[in-house]
Amino acid sequence: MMKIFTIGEVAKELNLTVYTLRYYDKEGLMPFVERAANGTRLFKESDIGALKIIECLKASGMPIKEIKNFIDWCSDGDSTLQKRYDMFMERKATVEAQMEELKKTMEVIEHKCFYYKTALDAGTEDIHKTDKIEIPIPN
Amino acid sequence: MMKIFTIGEVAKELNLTVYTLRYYDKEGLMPFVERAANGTRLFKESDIGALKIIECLKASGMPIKEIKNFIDWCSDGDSTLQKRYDMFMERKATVEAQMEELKKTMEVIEHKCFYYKTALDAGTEDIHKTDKIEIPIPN
DNA sequence: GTAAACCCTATAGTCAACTCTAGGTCAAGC
DNA sequence: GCTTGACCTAGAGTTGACTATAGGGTTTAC
Repeated sequence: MMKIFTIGEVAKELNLTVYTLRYYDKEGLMPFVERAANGTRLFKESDIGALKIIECLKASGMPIKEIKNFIDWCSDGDSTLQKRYDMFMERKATVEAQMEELKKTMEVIEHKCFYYKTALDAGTEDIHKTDKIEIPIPN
Repeated sequence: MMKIFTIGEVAKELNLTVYTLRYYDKEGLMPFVERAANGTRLFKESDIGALKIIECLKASGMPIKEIKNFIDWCSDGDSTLQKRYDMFMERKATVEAQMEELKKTMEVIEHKCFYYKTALDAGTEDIHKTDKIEIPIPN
C-alpha cells in the first residue's frame, strides 16, 4: 500500500548522494525516518517531502545546524508553531535580500558582457581605456 | 593627485577583512597591486574597481581559482578577450539559473509562511493534517 | 623615546559540508 | 554456496574560504 524507499532511491530522487543523506541523518535532520530490524533506513513518501523542505531551506542559505533546530521544533509539536512561522518569515526576508543582491550582480555582469562584446568587435580592450583619457584642457 | 589606499582602507570600503584581502593576494587575485619599498601594498582607485569585479564574480558563485584564471587572462591582454567574453556570458547564464532557483525556493517558503499562519490561527497544525485524511469509501 | 596602531610574511587553525574508507551484514541471482 | 550489490556504522580525509597567530618592521601621537 504505502511505498517504502531505500536510501539509494531517495538519493537519486533528490539528486544527493547516499553519503549526504547519511550525513544529514547523523546531524539530526531526519529523526522521522524509520528503520528495519537490521538498521536499514525506510523512507516514506512523507519523509521525502520533509527532505524537500530541508533542501529548500538549504537553498535559502540556511546552515544545517539551524535546519536541525527547525526539525526539532517540528518534533515538539504545536508549542513551536510561532517559532516556525517566524523562521519562515525570516527566511522569506533573507531570500528577498539574496534576490536583490543577485540582481545587482547580474547588472554588473551584463555590463561586462557588453564591455567585452565591444572590445571584441574592436579587436582591443583599448577602446574602453581611451574612453577614460582625460582631455587636457586647452589654454 | 592619484589617491593611494592602504589595505585597511580597502578592507573597510569593500566590507572585507585585511586577512581576506591578503588571502586573495596570495591566491593571485591581485597581481596588479603595487608595493612600497618596504612591502606595503599600495591600492589605486582602479585596483578597488578590479576588486569590485572580483566581489561580483564571487557573488555569482565563482570559486576563487576560477576568478584567478580570469585575472590571469586580464594580464595576458587582448588575446584573451574571447575567453573573457565567453566567461561573462556563462556567468550570466548561471546567475539566471540561480535566480530561477531562488524563485522556486521563495515559492515554497511563501507556501510555508501561509501554512504556519493558518496553523497558528487555528492553534494547531492538525488543521493541515486533517485535510489529507482519506475519506473511507462508504459501502 | 616609546607605545599604539598600522603594515608585512609564513604558517597553522577553523568551519561547514560533505566524501570516502574500513569493516561488517544481508538478500538475490546463478 | 558464493559472488554481487546494496545496506549499515564509525571515523578519517578533503575542500574551499577564510581567520588567526607569531614574529617582525614603520610611522604617528604624545
